[in-house]
Amino acid sequence: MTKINITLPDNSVKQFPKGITSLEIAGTISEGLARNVLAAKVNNEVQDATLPINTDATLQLLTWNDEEGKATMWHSSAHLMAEAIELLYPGVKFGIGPDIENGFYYDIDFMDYSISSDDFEKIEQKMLELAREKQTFKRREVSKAEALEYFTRKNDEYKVELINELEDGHISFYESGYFTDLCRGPHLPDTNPIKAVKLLNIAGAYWRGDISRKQLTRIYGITFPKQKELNDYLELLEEAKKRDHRKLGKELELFTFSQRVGQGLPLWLPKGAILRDKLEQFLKRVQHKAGYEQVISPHIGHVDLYKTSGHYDKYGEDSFKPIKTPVPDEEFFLKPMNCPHHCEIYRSKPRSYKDLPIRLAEFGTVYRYEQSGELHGLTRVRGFTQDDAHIFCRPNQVKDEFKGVMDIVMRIFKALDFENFTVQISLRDPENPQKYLGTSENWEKAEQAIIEVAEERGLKNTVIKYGEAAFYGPKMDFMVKDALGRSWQLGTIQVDYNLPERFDLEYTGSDDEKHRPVMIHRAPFGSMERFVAVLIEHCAGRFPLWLAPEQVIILPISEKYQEYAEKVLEFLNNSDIRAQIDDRNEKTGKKIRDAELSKISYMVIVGEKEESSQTLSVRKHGFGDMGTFGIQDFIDLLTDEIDNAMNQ
RNA sequence: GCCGAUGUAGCUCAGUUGGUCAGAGCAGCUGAUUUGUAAUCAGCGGGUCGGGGGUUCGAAUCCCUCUAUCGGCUCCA
Repeated sequence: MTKINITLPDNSVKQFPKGITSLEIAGTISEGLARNVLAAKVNNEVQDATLPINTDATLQLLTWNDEEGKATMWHSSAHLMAEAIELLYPGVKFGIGPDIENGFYYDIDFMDYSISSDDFEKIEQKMLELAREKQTFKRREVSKAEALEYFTRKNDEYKVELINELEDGHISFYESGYFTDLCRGPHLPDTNPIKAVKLLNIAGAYWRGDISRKQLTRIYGITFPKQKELNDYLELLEEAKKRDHRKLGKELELFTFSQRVGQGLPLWLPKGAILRDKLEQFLKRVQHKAGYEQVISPHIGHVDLYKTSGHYDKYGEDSFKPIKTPVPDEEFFLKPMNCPHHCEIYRSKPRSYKDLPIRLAEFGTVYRYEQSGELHGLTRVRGFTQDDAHIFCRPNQVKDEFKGVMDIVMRIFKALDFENFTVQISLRDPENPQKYLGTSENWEKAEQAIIEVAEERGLKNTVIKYGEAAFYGPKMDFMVKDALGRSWQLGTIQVDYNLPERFDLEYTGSDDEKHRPVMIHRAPFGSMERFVAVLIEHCAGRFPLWLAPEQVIILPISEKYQEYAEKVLEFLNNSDIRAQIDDRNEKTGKKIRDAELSKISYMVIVGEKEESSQTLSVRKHGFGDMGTFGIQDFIDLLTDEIDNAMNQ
């Protein structure tokens, strides 16, 4: 019998007969391992554990502890769900059903069945029932003709469409139980590991992501090898919901919406306004040091301004409609971007190469008519304020300026403890050049600049996405996830050779000739609204002291100590500490409870003891009693905490 | 915009199959209490049951429509 050499992850080499499967190898190591094997990585490629190995190979057995093992299980779970659904709703048609970061989904055309989340339990039960049958996943290579025939007979035009795009000779089917699916795999040996099933939500999803095609029903679900893990996961989801900025924003009185004001138009409440104001002050200071100048521009602009910039052609139809004036045919737009205004500021006087770079910054409020279904708390709104700036520079300054902006973004993320972000380099969609403005040459220059800077800075967690660029230039976007794992773009840096051309921007070079500056659009926070939303979720409403709307609350034991409380308040206020007195006729325990629930950073309790010794009893939110402090010592403690956070 | 779900006092939620179903807790107001590290007690006020239309003797409850919110899709200058 021919032997093959299998190299295991610990670099040990073992001999096995040719044709042995990964699962059988697992069995030779331990029975427990064999039970837990979900898939195998053979020569670095994930495949079915039941596939024979015919050559010398490296082998890694994948279990629930491996990302790829989980992915395999979830992909198989999608098949299991499809099988259950096919049995419960005969005649439905299937689109695609992949595994995703947390679980899986399947897009299904339910034909005439009407289905809602009320049906989940029935499907879950069926899935568990089928899983217990230990149905094996059998892979079968099929010819294109055979594949087409099978799904044509089944009347599933979605699968037929997919198969038509595949190359003959590279098509496989997987059979499990009563269900056969077109699938590349890999899959579990059998359905046995799927012990806990939860369908999570249901939604419409356009076939192939194309709005002009039929909307299928997408069902999301997740499975686990143990019921307890499912319970833990669901608990985690519940915890995450508590951090939702929409919930905390209401509870902590940071912002609100009003149907009467309008959808997607946030109202910042006093406490939220403090938070936002502190962030703006912080960034203004950072930018001032980095050579930025603040400018201010109006909220509307003449329609010609946006025709010049290209925004009118690109978004005119999908924006708020123009504002009319008493003058016939005169129209103004609510500004969707600050850049056209800033271009005009640049044009306000002749510029010399010695002036560049010019960095114009503005907290500019813009208005965009986002689709109603897109609006989402503070993360997606119709009126928002960008921490915008436009850098006008010479071509040879682009990279240094870009790096300077990256430093500001990093500085901010660090100050706020944002560690888990990804950097997305957003380039043109090579298939759709007509979506973009400007020459291919300029685009290449701009894209090249960003890619080079990213390389030179050695950024980790960088991904390149084609088709994600703005219509006038490529971007570097800083993406952060919210409490529920949804990814949002915060900071953005964009290199733009196009607008300077459209606005005919120039500077006089040392050669006394006219030259075209390059523009960098940038917003480290992105928008104040979205940034605050993510910040709220990031710290679960427990803001760092320098941002906390309420830093201190003074709790007099009874009204006898009101006078002393007021004296303490005056000291704190004089040191720029945001403090208030809780002079309600309540017991101290109640005042403490309320202060804790409001997530106020520090509680200061004053009574007989404190007044006579001119001290304070300090309690820290989420920590508890910190003991007695002199008034000045307490102020020093807070100002140190604030200074350290802002200067780190 | 599309698919699905939801919308009851300021907040969180009860309201069985349409028939005293307009409720509770918290918040608010009034009074008592003068309080020591996560809820003192008592009383009171507060809702066109998201808006509009319809079915019915009768609608918070059933139907239609609009609107907002939630979960996705699509979009995101």
